[in-house]
Amino acid sequence: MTIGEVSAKFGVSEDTLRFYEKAGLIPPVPKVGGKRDYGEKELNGIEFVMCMRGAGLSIEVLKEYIDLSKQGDSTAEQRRNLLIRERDALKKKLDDMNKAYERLNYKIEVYYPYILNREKVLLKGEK
Amino acid sequence: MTIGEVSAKFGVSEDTLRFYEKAGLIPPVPKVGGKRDYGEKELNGIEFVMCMRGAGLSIEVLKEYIDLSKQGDSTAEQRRNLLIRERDALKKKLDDMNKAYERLNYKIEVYYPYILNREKVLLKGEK
DNA sequence: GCTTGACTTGGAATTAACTCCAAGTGATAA
DNA sequence: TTATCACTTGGAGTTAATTCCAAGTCAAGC
Repeated sequence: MTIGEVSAKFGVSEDTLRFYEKAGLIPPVPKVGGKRDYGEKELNGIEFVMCMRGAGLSIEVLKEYIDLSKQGDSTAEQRRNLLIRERDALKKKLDDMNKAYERLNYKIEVYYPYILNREKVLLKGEK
Repeated sequence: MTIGEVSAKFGVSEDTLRFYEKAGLIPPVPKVGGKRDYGEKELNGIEFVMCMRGAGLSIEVLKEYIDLSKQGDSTAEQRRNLLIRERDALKKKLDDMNKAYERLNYKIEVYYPYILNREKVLLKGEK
């Protein structure tokens, strides 16, 4: 799979894919005729990275996790602890975002309908 | 209330509070003897801004919303539409983040316990 | 009146995460 | 074999959101 195809598949720029590779978030992609040729392993890696980036995990943390993975089973507990930290931070963010979401919904569904209706009534000259 | 107290109350730096004010996210805070003196109106504004910033709304969007608010009821519908856009984007992000959250949880609760247990068994020399 | 220390200002510097660029290479089509 | 065109590289530039800084001001305690 070429970088262009991967870019389209995941909705991420080619520059970003090369950037992730250089940063060590994806193992070096094998080249065929000087061009990157993404295989299943690479695609799985990218999918994981994209998912975690979408959740707000930093590149630095992902790099740390991937470096530990490369060192084999002996780092499993360290990796698990890292994931626990990130999960807990994510949970907090989710809670905050849910609060904001509810608040936006209230404004959209209750506050503004009230304001807009009041306006309409006023325009019609009703009491 | 002084800027130091507000900073402590909301867990945000004084620099950021002045930055938000300069950016127009908070109405100009009245000064007493040259120092900012935050009242209820300002605190409410800050609370709203902090909540929305925590949900990922950009300063630019918040500024747009606040500028519309200043123009009075005639912009109510525009403001509602803006909030709908932001809410929908937020919803999408929440869905993505929930997926990542579940994935982290699986690794923490299922995958790593399996790996770690296997390790223990191997160390004990058991089958 | 003097010192202390928190506060003020405008503007420069930092940070993370891309995003863009110029110059060069390799494979395919005419 | 020459043109095309997607691809390559390392490095510079951009963006949003702070964060830091230097120089100056003000109020309170001694």
